Parts: sequence; C-alpha cells; structure tokens
Amino acid sequence: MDAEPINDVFVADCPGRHVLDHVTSRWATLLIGALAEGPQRFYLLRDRIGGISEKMLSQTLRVLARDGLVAREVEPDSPPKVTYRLTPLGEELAAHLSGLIGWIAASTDDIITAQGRYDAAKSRS
Amino acid sequence: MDAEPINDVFVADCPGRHVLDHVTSRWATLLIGALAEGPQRFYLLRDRIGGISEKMLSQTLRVLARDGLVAREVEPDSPPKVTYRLTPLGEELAAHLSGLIGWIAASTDDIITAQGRYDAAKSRS
DNA sequence: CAGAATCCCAGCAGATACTG
DNA sequence: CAGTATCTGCTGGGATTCTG
Repeated sequence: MDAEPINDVFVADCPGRHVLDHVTSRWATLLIGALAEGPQRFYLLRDRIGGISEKMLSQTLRVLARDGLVAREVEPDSPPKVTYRLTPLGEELAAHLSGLIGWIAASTDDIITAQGRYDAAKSRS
Repeated sequence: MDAEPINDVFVADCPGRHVLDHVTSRWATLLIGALAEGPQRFYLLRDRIGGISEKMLSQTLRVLARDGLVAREVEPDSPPKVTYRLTPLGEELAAHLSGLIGWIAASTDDIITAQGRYDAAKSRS
C-alpha cells in the first residue's frame, strides 16, 4: 500500500533478491522438486534427495515454511509423524522449478559435450 | 548411446546435479536472466546485476561459457570490446529462468506477508 | 521418527591491486 | 575496457551428539 516496494531481483538487497536466494539455494530447488511429487515425511525426503544432511534438510524446510511455500503438519502420535506439503504458493513455484529440472535432465548430455569442446580448445594453448 | 547416463538431479554427484548447481549458483540465474534481454558487454552486465563483483562476473561467465550456455565474442579493437550472448541452449534455459524471475517479482509481496505471519506465531512462544 | 545443538573446516566470494 | 592474481574472511554445510 505504501509506495511500491522494490521486488526486482536485479537490485541488490531488495526483498525479491532474497526470495531468489532462498529459492535457488543449494537444496531448496531439489526440496521443492521432491515435494512436487506429493506430500512426504521427513525421512522420505532425506532419502529422495541424495547427499542432503538432516541438518540442511530441516534448515531448508524451515526457511521455506517461513516463506509460506511449504506447510508442516504434525500428527501427535507416539512415534512422531510430520508431513510436509507444498502450499498453493509453493505449487506455483514448483511448476517453474519442475520445468527447470526437466530441462536439465534433457540437456545434461549436450552440456557435457560442450564442456569437452571447451576444455579441448583450452588445452590447445 | 552407451547405457544410460545418470542425469537425475536427485542423485548426488551425478552430472545433472552439477548442472543444477551451476545454473542455480548465486549469480548464474541473474546473469542468464540479464542476457535474456539481449547480448551485452561486460560492464553493462556488471551495472545490470546489482552487487556482483568483477571477479564473480567473469568467473560465472566462464563457467557458463564452458557449459555451452553463453557465447563470448571478441572484436579486437584498441579499446577491447567483448560481447556475451546466449547460445541456443542458453536461450532454452533462459526461458525457464525468466519464468521463475517473473514469478518472484509477482509473489514477493505474498512471501513477505507469510514471513510476517510465521514470525508472529513464533514470538507467541 | 523428527529434529536441535555444537563443533569445525573448505571453499565461495569480496577487496584490492595489477595487466593487455 | 575487460579482465586476472592474490590474499583473506566469512559462512554454508558436514559430522557428530543429544532430546522428545
């Protein structure tokens, strides 16, 4: 309501830039991508995302929950059951990231080929 | 052609994961986004991307060039002129990232609101 | 099972200075 | 203008341990 907030990601230290940093942080992209397949429990997420530690999983989850992208649901059972799901806002984001992830899967071979060309050109002084 | 290479980003240390790391690295997303607006000179990119240092700009540019996403063109003039442009592969990527950047610009306000709710709920012990 | 807390290190990234 | 080189610090993130 007050003036217009600067959400342009190209401007340093503006809110939009911080959002970009959250969303493209090392694990957030994979986490959103994993949750796009459906709500999941903590340990399932850990198994799905190769290489993530429990610390980074819970830390990233907390940031995304704070941003309103992920919802956390606790069923108070004897063995605690906690489920994470995307919020509607998170689903929108997931659509974009899933597209990106799909493109990577399809293009990685081309990129590796390009790397080979680049390295070969460099080694020829 | 040989077997199937593992390009699934969810698998640790596979080629696809490395590509994801490049593409979502701190500056690469903004750099691709900036180049999506058209080929640009070095100093223009630096001015466009708030907060980037020359070191990180040239470093990120080099990684993306190696991946075959960005092309570097030198006109050997007295004042050196170097232009960077997206390759066709880079254009494909830019389409995905521009969508993401647009979503962020549109959703940042919602996210800030969510952060406020989250923090308020926490402070009430 | 689902985390929080602590310790600790590698490497990302910034500042500065120099070069073609 | 368009970088590279070096130095250094800061912090992202891993390993481990502990709790409800």
